[in-house]
Amino acid sequence: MKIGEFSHRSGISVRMLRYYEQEGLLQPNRRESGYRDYGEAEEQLVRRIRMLSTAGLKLDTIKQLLPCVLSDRPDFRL
DNA sequence: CTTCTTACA
DNA sequence: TGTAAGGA
Repeated sequence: MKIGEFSHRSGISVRMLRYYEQEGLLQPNRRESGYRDYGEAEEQLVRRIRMLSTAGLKLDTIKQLLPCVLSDRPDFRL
């Protein structure tokens, strides 16, 4: 789906969606048109990013601990 | 009209 | 984070 619909369903502004990508938190595929293409992967990932963000964590911090929160089951094998 | 990027408030 | 500009 395009960024507009994804923004609506995720509740995150288009601005922030592009910013998240800029920060390396999201890597949506690009279409030949150059448009970002969002799917299931981004769907779940954004939910976790949103939770951590709501928890008061800075984007920078979220970026760092994303690897241990990527799975649906917390991965504490650090 | 929607999206893209860069840049400014 | 929002909005403006210029182009596709």
